[in-house]
Amino acid sequence: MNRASKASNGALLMEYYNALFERFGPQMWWPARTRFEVIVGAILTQNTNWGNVERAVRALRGAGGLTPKGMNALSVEALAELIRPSGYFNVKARRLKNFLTHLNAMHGGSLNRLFGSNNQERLRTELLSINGIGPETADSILLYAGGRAEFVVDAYTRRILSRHGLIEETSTYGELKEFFTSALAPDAALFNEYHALIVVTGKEYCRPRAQKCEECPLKLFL
DNA sequence: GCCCAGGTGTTTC
DNA sequence: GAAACACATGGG
Repeated sequence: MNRASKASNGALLMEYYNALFERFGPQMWWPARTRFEVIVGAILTQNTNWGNVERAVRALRGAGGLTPKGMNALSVEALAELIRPSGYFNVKARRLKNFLTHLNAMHGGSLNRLFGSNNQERLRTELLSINGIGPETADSILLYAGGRAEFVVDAYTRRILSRHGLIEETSTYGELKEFFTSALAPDAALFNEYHALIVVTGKEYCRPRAQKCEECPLKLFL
């Protein structure tokens, strides 16, 4: 992609951002009390409605499972039972344990030590090496728990951009991310708000078979 | 009943 | 590689 289109993508993407921010205002993401709760939520929300994740998080809180030490104390079976409302509970219980096993082995169980690294690319690779943490979960953890400028791409991002003819429906995660990061300054606060605004917009106006483009704040760009 | 939800890993061509 | 499939609950 040449410099001119990068610059115009940047201008367009900031127009999108401004339109969404004007409509919805600041989203104050991630909806969680602690960094660990962000990580737990990022795993539990994989292909799952956020309301179901909240039930699971409440159950975990009641069982003292919302700290690394507290969750370490739970068996994978007990953990699965607590997070049942979030769906895929057996898979996700293993994924949470995979993260803890890594944290314990590599960082003495300390999130401060995990996030203490000043090598962001290495940190991302490290998260991706954990079974059950893919690109969206890794970027969500880096952005919303770690405050790093990693743009988060999700199903809504793909749907909205492809419906605007800006990317192919079949674009990879990396291509979608590149579309934003090659055109925008690497600003964690901007990336934080931008992804959150895309999610609220998608929920409201851009369902797979129920698009309401006429009411969408982005209709002016179609 | 059917559709949808803030994906990821494994298996199989 | 890229399809196809497994994983599962709860709201609309």
